[in-house]
Amino acid sequence: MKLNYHHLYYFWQVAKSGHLTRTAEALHVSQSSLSQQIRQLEERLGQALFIREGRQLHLSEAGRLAFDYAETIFTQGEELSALFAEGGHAHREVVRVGAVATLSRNFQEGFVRPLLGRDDLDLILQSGGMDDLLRRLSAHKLDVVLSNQPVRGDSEHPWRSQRLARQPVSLIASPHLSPPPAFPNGLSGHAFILPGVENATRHAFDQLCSHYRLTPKIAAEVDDMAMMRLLARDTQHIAVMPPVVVRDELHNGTLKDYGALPGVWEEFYAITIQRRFESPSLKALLTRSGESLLD
Amino acid sequence: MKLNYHHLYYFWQVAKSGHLTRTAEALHVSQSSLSQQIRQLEERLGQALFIREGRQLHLSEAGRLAFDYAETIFTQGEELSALFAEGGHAHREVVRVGAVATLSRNFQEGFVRPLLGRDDLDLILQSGGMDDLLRRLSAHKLDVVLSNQPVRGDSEHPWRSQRLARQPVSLIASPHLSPPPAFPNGLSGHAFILPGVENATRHAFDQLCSHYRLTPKIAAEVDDMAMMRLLARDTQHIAVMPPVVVRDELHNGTLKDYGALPGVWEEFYAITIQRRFESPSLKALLTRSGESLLD
DNA sequence: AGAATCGTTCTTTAAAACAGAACGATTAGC
DNA sequence: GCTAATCGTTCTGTTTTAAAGAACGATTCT
Repeated sequence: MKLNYHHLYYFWQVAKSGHLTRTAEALHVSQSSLSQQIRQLEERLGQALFIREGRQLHLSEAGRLAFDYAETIFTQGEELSALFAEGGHAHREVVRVGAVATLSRNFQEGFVRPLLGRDDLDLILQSGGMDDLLRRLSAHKLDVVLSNQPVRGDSEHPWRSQRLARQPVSLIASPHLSPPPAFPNGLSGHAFILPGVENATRHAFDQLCSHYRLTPKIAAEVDDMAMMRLLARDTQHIAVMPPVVVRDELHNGTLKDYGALPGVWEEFYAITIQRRFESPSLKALLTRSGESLLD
Repeated sequence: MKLNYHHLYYFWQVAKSGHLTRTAEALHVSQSSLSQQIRQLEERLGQALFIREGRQLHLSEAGRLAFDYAETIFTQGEELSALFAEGGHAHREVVRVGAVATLSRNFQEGFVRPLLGRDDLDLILQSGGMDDLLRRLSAHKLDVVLSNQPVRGDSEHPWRSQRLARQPVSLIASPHLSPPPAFPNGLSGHAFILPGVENATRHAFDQLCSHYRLTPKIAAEVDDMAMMRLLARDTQHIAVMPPVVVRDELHNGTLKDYGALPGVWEEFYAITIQRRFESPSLKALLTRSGESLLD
């Protein structure tokens, strides 16, 4: 007892216009044919989709429900159809990467780097909030989502979180600080720029402080790594962040790395949907060793 | 030249399993039938969906693309089918309302009030960010979105913004302020709690200040109306907000209304998608006069 | 009242989906 | 390295399904 999509299509078309005869003309079929197949759909679903009032058709509540589904179904179908209609040429390989907007740009770039040189594929790189990206992943609008924390999948959302790399987290600040900060002692008088509380790195940092019975002064909490970089550069506070984010500044002496924090890591995850046919290029990206992502 | 959804369905099933013979058995059709119809789909689309290597089928790049679309299409279809399969009973009317999370709760309640008493329909009330809500509206997961600003629709997103109501915006603060604030003169020494800059009300307020050459001191910028209410109650600053939000506090004397601001309005919009069949209950909601929403 | 419009139903005809057999290619077993 | 088994494709005839046309009933307009 499967759903007949052609019947549903006719129903959708009639529901859109509201008129059976006009729709029949537009579709180049007889009204009788339309009428019968819609009736078959109703029998299949066990409920009336239209309420017949005189010679008018009104959507029933069940019909409204079905119409909503039909709308997304056939909108997708038309999109697909259009895609193949325009591009008579062979389709190029596409890899669509979503990245949490707060993620290090350096890392994102490192991840997609192997694809940049290739002119036989299209790379689509989108950033956004976690919810948004996961939704797009579920809707197959993305192939992979990069995040700094794993996601637990369930039966409804069979997400797979795979750790790509992790890197140490350091105390980063102006090179002219005096006294120079050091961990765990030698932090007094300094204030911190920290990742936001929902960040896993922040959690590890708080635990470390708790272990040493430290209560650091907090100057700012920042989600965005690019933002953190700016603040580290333009204030006299100590930023807790991976050195890779400020690689350039460390190199030219604008900032200084005052040492890694033991046991604190910034981690990177690739979130994908388990599927039968992975893009070979994507698969290659995900099976690389983590080291090459961070240099 | 329309897309054949039955062909697409077969393709989807085969792509999922990767095996033609097994899929044929599972679907209770012959492998020859499957093979032929997939080939017809490929001819229709003008490209090979499978790469035949020996006696194995691998998805081509075009196939991967088509598979993504098929996935959403038939997932929706199965959902629809399941919905009708379980609920042999008649479907009840459903109205799904999305509201921008920062919107006044009183207003939201006023909007849906006519539906609350009715036990012949289900009311679904969701809140979220504007982007998120509009996406759900486009996907037909919502019937209407309530917002404090209109949205410009385009051909791709045929949104319709309809103003439901507008109400004056007042200076709200503790009743014990001295000197009592007044507009436009008599504001010195006071600080303000204002809506965020992307808010239309804030824009109007800024213009008003600019007109009177005022540069008010800003104590806080708050998006959420519920939050603003708390701040107004618990500080000595002046909040710029509609009195209706703090109706209770005004009534019991916790807060005082120091007068409406000329030409500044908080506006409420209902955003819908133009469609042939509106839910009659929703239609009734949208055609009410604005007054009844705010009392 | 009468003509036109619209949706439904019944019957016949055209189109499709389907199954089975033959075929070619690949894989696995001996 | 040969043989048997497996798998997908192609060709044939058969069955099922969709479609068209005519007759009908109901509603709307003039």
